[in-house]
Formats: sequence, structure tokens, C-alpha cells
Amino acid sequence: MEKAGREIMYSVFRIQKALYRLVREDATRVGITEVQLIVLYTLFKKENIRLNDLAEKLNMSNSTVSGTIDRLVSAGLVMRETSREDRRAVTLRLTEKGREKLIEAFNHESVLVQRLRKIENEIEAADIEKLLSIHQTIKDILLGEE
Amino acid sequence: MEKAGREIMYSVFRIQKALYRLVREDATRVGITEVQLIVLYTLFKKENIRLNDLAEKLNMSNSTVSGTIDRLVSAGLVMRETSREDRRAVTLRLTEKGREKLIEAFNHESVLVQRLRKIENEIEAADIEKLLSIHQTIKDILLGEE
DNA sequence: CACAAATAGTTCTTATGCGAATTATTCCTA
DNA sequence: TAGGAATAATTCGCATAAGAACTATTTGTG
Repeated sequence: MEKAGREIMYSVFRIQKALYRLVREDATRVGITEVQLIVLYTLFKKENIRLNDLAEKLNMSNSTVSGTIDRLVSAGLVMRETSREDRRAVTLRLTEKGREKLIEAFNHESVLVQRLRKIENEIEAADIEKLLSIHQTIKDILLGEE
Repeated sequence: MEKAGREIMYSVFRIQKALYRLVREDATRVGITEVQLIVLYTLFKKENIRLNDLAEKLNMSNSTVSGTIDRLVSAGLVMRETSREDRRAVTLRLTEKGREKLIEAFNHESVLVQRLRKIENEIEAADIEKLLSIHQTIKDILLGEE
């Protein structure tokens, strides 16, 4: 395989793992899993989203999301409601308890939030911009938008 | 949460998913899973590696790797051997069949290999270097090496 | 309008993926 | 050197993660 490409690949894998580990730390602290926390956050950012759209946003299959939502509903953190416009569809919403859980997870104790802040402080804005732009190029090439 | 940090996080997640999807394509073509293919590749690059070291290299727990190796052994692609120096340890090696499978996966048909090559061709070497260096900084911050 | 095609979710099966407990072996030190 | 601490791997339980098959609706086309 190609050397530079391989290095980029490994480098991305490593960062992703490190990020996931920090998310897991916050999630575990409040008694849920990292994926559940990411789902809560996404629902917080976008209310009344459909399961399909949530799955797409998270880059996950809807079978996976369906199962995760099952567990969040059982835990009383999320509500499932049949959409009135389309009775096939399901819309998802945080419960009050879910909202509280989310806020608790990303409070001042959150190492993830601290580290993300540190990244913003220690890396120059121009470099961050450069990084995101190269990432975009890479993503486009990987997805085959030529 | 912090805006730029969040963007970087999402951007990494997206690239990781895109990469995984391409690895999966090659893996599926030869009848194995993406993780199994990554393991075969790692064993190809480093013969007679211990399970522990393999897990560390892949950033996975050894319970996960142990299970994956189970399936690769069942499929006749990998050999497990008790280490002579340390009888607690297990060393792993590709079988001939495993080596053939790996070569078949990453042959000229491989979209992943093509795309990685394209990344090398279309992104300037200086930019790739810059990218890897920023990645390193981010990884260090995330892992808390302050 | 009828009815096939498309769409939204769920369920099933298999494979990760992790932490905790367990087993086997080796290391270390009183 | 005996026996506990440390280490390497496996096993177990649970939660992703994806694709395929399935159900329930809605859409599109003659």
C-alpha cells in the first residue's frame, strides 16, 4: 500500500480512538455508553429528528441506531413518537432526564471539553483551518467525488 | 462544547468512517470482515507478533483481538503458537492461505489502494506533512501529554 | 383508483469492542 | 525458595455495528 496514505490512515485511526476514549470517560461517569452520549448530544442539537436522519448524521446504519434508541428509551432519556405527517416515521426527542444527563456529562469535569478547548488554544486558527480543508479534500477523494 | 474542537472531531469521525468503508469493500470482496483484513495486514507487516502487541498496535483491547484471532484461526488464515520464551504468551503468524487472502484483498481491484494513491498524488507533500504534524499535536493533547 | 415501487423502522444474525473476572505462567522479594 | 504480585491470554456479559429480511406505510404511474 501507499506509504503516505497509510500514515494518514493510521493517524486518523489513532485520533479517533483517543477521542472515543474521552467521550467514553464522560459517558461512564454519568452511567451511559459513549454512543448513547453522542446520540443524546445530537438530539440536543437537533430536536424532533427522525431515526433515519439521525443514523445518517452519525454515519451509522439505522438498525444500529434503532437498538441504541431502544436502550435510551428504556433508560427514560429519549422519547420515540410516531410522526403525524408520515406514520411510517419516528421522531426522537430528549426527555428532561436526558437533557440533564447530557449537561452533567459535559460539565466542568469533562476532560473531553477541556482537551478540545486546549486544542483550540494551542493550535493556531490558521492551522486548524488548513487541517479542516485538507480533511475535506481527503474525505472527497475517499468518497470518490472526482 | 468548543466549536473548532467539535468540528475537528466530526471531521475525524467522517474520514475514519470513509476509510473503514473502503477497507470493508476489499474485505467483503475476499469474504472476510474489515477488522480481520486489518489484522492480516498487520501480521503481514510484522511476523510472530504477540497478541498483546497486536492489540496495542491496533488500539484495541486484547479481549477484542482474542476473539478476532479465534475467527481467523477457524478460517485457516492465522496460526496461534505458544511462545517458547514465555509460555503465557501466544505468537501469531499468517498461514499461506492468509497471505494469499491479503494479497488478493489489496490487488489492483482495491478501491482503497487507488484512493490512497490519489490522496498522495493530489495533495502536496508539504500539506501531507503539515497534516500529520497537526495530527500528532492533537493526539498528544487528547492523550494528555502536557 | 389500483397496485407495484419506494421508504421508514424493526428484528435477526454475526462480528466487533470493551471491562471485569478468570486461568496459567513468570517475576519478585522476604 | 516459597508465595504473592505481575503479566499474557481467554472467557463472559453487554453494547455497538452492519446487512438482510420483514412490516407498515406512502408514493408514483398507468
